[in-house]
Amino acid sequence: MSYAKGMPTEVARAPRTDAGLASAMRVSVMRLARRLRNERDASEDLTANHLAVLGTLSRHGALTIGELASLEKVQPPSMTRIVTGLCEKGLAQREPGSDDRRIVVVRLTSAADAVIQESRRRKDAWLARQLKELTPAERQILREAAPILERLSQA
Amino acid sequence: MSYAKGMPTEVARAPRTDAGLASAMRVSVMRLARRLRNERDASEDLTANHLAVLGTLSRHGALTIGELASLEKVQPPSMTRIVTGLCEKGLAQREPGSDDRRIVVVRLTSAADAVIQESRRRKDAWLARQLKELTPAERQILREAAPILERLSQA
DNA sequence: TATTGTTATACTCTATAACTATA
DNA sequence: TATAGTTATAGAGTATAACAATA
Repeated sequence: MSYAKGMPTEVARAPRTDAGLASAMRVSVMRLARRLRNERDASEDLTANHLAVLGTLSRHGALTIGELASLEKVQPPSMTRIVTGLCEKGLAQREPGSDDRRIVVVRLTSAADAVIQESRRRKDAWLARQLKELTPAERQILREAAPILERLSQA
Repeated sequence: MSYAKGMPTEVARAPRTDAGLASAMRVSVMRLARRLRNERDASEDLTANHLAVLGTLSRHGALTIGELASLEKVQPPSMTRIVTGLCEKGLAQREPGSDDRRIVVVRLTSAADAVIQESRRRKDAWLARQLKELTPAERQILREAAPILERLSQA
């Protein structure tokens, strides 16, 4: 979903009540996320799922198909497919589990590092430009808000 | 995509540099948006696109298929399909354009209002619960951050 | 001839169910 | 007998191309 520029918004001013805060946060967070997602889509050729799995493997190190499926909230057959795609692109490789040979450990290749770095750099670029337009006081508010948002997302 | 609870995060503390701020905001906003989206999916039977169109029509009033397709960033045939779904559910209705009879104006029915209200209420409920767990100071930070996030999303 | 919307068709992504292999 | 992953198949959702109606 997308919104045209200069359209009237529901979050023009700081919400005064706690009830209004939930609504204001939901609307503004969802809209900014859509904006960020669109920014990425224009510049990447990997699907959202491929990028998500790359990011997860980058943060956690090697994971099994089942662990990835659980983390990404897809079913195992879907993850099999996604991982196969990453392997075909040379960004990941399968290894049989050393103890239990039923499991498959997925590991990023060295080629993936460059892709991940570039992906993050591109996604940050648009946001960084926008942040420069803010006042130092506004940036300070966001600096304090970021860890709170993160905590909410983990709840 | 989703992340398990208690997992190490990249946004544990307030970022100190402007470069880090963009990255921290991107990660935390995208994760919170996913969390909010999942919260909705569990409680709604309408698809994301159906809800998005309902919300857009609610904000803008009646719109044509083409306008809706443009706003929602889908192709006209897809919007035809989505609108047909909404009409079958009794939430929207087609009207021929009065001047130009090629166009189709889509308008919400009165039944849609209740659905939209309920959808917003449910989505806010989870977030409102989480916000109660924060300190008053943290809520104040979010209260100031919300309009800034909204402004960024419109940029 | 151009534009708005619809229909026809194909492709992608996902899920469930059935299957293979290991434990 | 249970578990990890894969394969087979089907169901959404989307897009492009062709079409119908109107301007």
